[in-house]
Amino acid sequence: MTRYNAALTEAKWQKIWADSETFTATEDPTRPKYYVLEMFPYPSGKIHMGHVRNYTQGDVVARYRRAKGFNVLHPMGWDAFGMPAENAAMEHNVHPAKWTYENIAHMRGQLQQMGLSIDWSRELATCDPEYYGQEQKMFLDFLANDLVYRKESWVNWDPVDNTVLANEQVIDGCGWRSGAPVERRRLSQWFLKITDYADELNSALDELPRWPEKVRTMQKNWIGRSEGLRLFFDIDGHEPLEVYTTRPDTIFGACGMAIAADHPLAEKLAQDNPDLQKFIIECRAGATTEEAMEKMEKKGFDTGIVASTPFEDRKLPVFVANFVLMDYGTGAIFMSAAHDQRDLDFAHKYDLDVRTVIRPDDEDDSYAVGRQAYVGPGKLFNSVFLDGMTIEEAKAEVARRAEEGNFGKKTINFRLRDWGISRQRYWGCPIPIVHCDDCGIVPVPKTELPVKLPDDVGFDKPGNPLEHHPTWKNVDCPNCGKAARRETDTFDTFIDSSWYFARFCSPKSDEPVDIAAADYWLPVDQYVGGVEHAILHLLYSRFYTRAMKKVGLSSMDEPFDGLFTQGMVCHETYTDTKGKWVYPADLIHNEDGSYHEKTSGEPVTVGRSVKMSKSKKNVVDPTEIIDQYGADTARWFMLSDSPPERDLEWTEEGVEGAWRFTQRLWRTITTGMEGLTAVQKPAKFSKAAQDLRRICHVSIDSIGRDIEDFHFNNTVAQIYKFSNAIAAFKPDGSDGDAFALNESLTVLVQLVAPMMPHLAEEMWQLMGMPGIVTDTLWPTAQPELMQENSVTIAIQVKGKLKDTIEVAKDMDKAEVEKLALARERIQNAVGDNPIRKVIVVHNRIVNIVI
RNA sequence: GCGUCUGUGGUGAAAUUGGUAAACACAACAGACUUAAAAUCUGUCGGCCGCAAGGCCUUGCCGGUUCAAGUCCGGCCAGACGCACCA
Repeated sequence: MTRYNAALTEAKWQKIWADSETFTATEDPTRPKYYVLEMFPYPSGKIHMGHVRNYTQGDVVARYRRAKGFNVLHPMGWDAFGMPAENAAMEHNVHPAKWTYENIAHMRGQLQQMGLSIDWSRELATCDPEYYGQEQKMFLDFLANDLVYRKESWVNWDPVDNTVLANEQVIDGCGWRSGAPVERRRLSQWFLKITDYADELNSALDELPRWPEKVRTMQKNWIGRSEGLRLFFDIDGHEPLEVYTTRPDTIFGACGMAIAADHPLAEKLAQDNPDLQKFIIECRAGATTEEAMEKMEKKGFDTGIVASTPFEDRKLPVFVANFVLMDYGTGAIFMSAAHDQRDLDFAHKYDLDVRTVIRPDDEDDSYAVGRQAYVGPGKLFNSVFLDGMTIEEAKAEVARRAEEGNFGKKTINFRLRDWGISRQRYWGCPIPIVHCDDCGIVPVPKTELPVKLPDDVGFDKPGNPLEHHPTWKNVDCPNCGKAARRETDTFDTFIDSSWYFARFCSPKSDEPVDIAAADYWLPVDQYVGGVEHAILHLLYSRFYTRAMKKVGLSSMDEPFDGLFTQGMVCHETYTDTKGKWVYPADLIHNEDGSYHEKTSGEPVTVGRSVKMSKSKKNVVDPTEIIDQYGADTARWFMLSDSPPERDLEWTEEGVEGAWRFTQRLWRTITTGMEGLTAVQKPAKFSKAAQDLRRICHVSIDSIGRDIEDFHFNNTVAQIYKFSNAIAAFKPDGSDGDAFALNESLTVLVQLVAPMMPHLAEEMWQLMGMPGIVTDTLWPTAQPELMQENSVTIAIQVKGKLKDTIEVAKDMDKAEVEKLALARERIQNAVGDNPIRKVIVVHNRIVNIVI
C-alpha cells in the first residue's frame, strides 16, 4: 500500500483553493455571516509555533462555520510598524520598509503552507500608506470631535532608544528593549480621551458573555472604577485643598494631609522653601516601577501649614509625600491612620495622632488599633454624629452633609488614564499635524493625506530619524502659508491594531471603513489570540470602536463578540556543560533517555518546560515540521491532547504520534473504500452496522458541539474513536454493512476536514464525491440513530459500586430495582442488613441504602 | 496586599455539569510478523492485598452537605497569571 504523501497533496490542494478563490469572501445578505479573526502577527521574520497554534484554532472554526452554511470572513494582515524594524536598520543597515516587506513575503508563504482558509485578497499591512493614510484621516476626525488633546506631561523616557515608553514597556525601571534606566521627562504629547469612556468600557464588560471571565476582570481592574467623595479642606492663606477619598466614614479619624510632589500647592510652597524644593526633586527622581515603589520608603515633608477638618475644629498637618500620585484622584489625600496600614505606618513615623473610629462588632468603645490597622467591617464610634452607624451608613451621611454644606461631592473615580500616543520614532504612522508659529497646531488637510514617511532616512544618529531628516519636516502652514514644521512624532503602534478588524471589511475603500461592508461583517464573531493582549490591545480596540462610532465610522460599540485566548506553546529547555542554552534540533537522544550535543558530543542537562523563546533556544521551527510531516500533521498535533486555553507541551513523540495517525487515517479510509460500491439504503442493518452508524452520528453531534465550545482535544479524541471503529468494522457483504461503511467513511472525511483539510480533500476526491469537501455542508446527526437500545446500570450499596447490569433502555424503575436486588453480588454485599431505601436514577444508577 | 484561575495515573488529559473516576492518546512493557530494523498488528498498563475469585484504597490537604462529591459549601496548602503606594 502506498503511503500518504503530504508534501505533494498539500501543495496540490493549496493551489486548487487559490486558483478557484475558494476563500474569497463577499457580502451576501441572504446568508448569515461569520467573521473569524486571529490576532494579526508582527512580521518579525518567520512564524513560530505560537502562530501555528493560534491560526490552526481559528482555521478550524472558520472551516467548520463555512461547512455549517455561514458566509465566513477570515482575513489576515500584518501589524507591521514598530521598533524591531528600526533596530534591524541600525544593526544590519537595511531599510525598515525593505526588512518589513521581505519578512511579510516570507511569512505569508509560511502561513499559506499551513493551508489556512484565508481570504488573501483582503491582506493589509499597517505600514502600507493606503492603511496608515486612512488612520491619519480618522485621527483628524477624532481631533475635530474632541477625542484628542495635547498636553505636557511626565513621561518615561528611554535614553537609548530615545523615545517615550508606555508604562507597561518599563520593566524594573529600565526600558523593555534597551535595558537602560528610564528617565522622567516633561514632554508635549498627544492623548486620546479613553477616560471619556471609562465608565462605559467598564460596565459594558458585563455584556460580553463570550469573553473569558479572566480577561473581563483584568480589564475591570485596569479601569479601576471606585466610588468616593471629593472633599475640601480649608487651609489658612491658601485655596481650599481638594482630596479624593473612598473612606469618608473615617473622617473623624483623620490624622493628616498628604499631597503629591507635583501638586500645585507643593510647587507653590516650594518657591520659598529650598528644603521642600529639594524633597520634591528627590521624589521625582524616585523609582518608576511598581516593585521598586513598593519597597521604597514612605517619606513625607511637613510643610508647616495646617488644614481644618470639615466637621470639627481640629487642625491637621499637611505633608508632601512621595507615595501620593498626582494623576490619581486629586493628587491629595487625608490620612486615616487607624484604618489604613500605610497611613498608620506613616503616622507612627511622623508621630501623628492615631484615632480609632471603627470597631469590630465584638469590641467595645475601649477598642484601639495597635500596629495593625483595622480595615474590616464594624460600627462607627468616636465620631460625633456618625456614632453607631455602619460603614456604609457613615459614608452616605458624610457625603450628604458635605454636599449640603457645599464642601464635597460624590464622585466616581477611575484608575484608567488617557492614552498617550506620541512616539519619537521613524517606523510608525506620522501624526498629520503641522506646527505654525502664528497659527499654532494645524491639522494637515485631508486632501493632502497620507502624510507619507520619507524613504531617505539615516539611522546613524541617535534619536528620531524623522527629526534629523533635512527637509521632510519643513512645510508651509496649510492655514497661512508661512514656513512651518511638521510634527515628527509617530503614533503608538497600538493605534494601528485598534481598527484593523474594521478595515478588513473593506480593505480597498477610500474611506477608513465602508459603513455598509462594516455593518454586514462586524462585530467579529470569534476573535482568537494570546492572553498577553488582555488589557492593552483589547481595551484600546473597544475604545476605538466607540470613538469611531462617535465620528460616524462605526455602528457598534463592541468590536469582538466572542473572544478566545489560547495558551502558549512550551518546550523543555536544554543547557550544555557551560550552562549555555542548546537548541532541541542540536541534540542526540541517548539510549538511557539522556541527551548529548550533536557536534561536540557533550552531555546536556534537561531543564523545565517553558514558553518557546529564542532567548532560551527551546524552539522548534514550524517550517521544518511542515516539511517533514506536512501541515495536516502539525495542525493535528496542535489540536490534540491539551485544551486550547492551556499551555501545550511540544514533544517529538507527540508529533510522531500525530504523524502516525495521519498515516493510519489514510490507511483506514483507503482500505475501507476497497471494493465498496454505492448501495441504496436498505431496510435492515446488522448489529455491527447499527453500532457503526451510532458512533458515526454521535461523532457528528459531539464534534460539532466541541468545535463550537473550543474543545478541540475532545474533537480529536472522538475522531480517534470513530476511525478506530471504522478500522475494526468488517463488512459481511450485505447492503446494510456496505451502506453503513460508506456513510461512515464519507462522514469521517467531513468531520476531519476542518482539522486536516488537505488529507480530507484528497480522500473526498478519491471517493469520487462531488465538488470539494471544503464547500460541502456539515452532515446532520440523526438523533434516533444515536440512541442505544440497552444501557449499563451501575448498582451501588451505600454509595459504593458493587455490580453493573445491562438492561433495556428506559426500563421501568421498579423492574430495575427488582433486577438489581436479585444480583448475587448485591445480596452478598447487603447481607442480613435491612434495606432502608433504594434510589433508582433513570437509565443510570441504583443505590441501595442499608 | 487585592483579584482571577489551576491542582485527577509515569505523561497530556476525559468525565453528559451531583450518578460506574481515568474515555482518547503519549510513553513503557510483553507478544506476533521480519534474517534484522523500521513500520504495522495484538495484549497489559492508578495503588495495595490475593494463586485466583475477589477485596480495600484513590481526583492537593482537612472538614461539611447528600442515598451519592473530581464536581456543591467552609477552611487550609501549593502553583500560575493579572493588578498594586489607587487614597
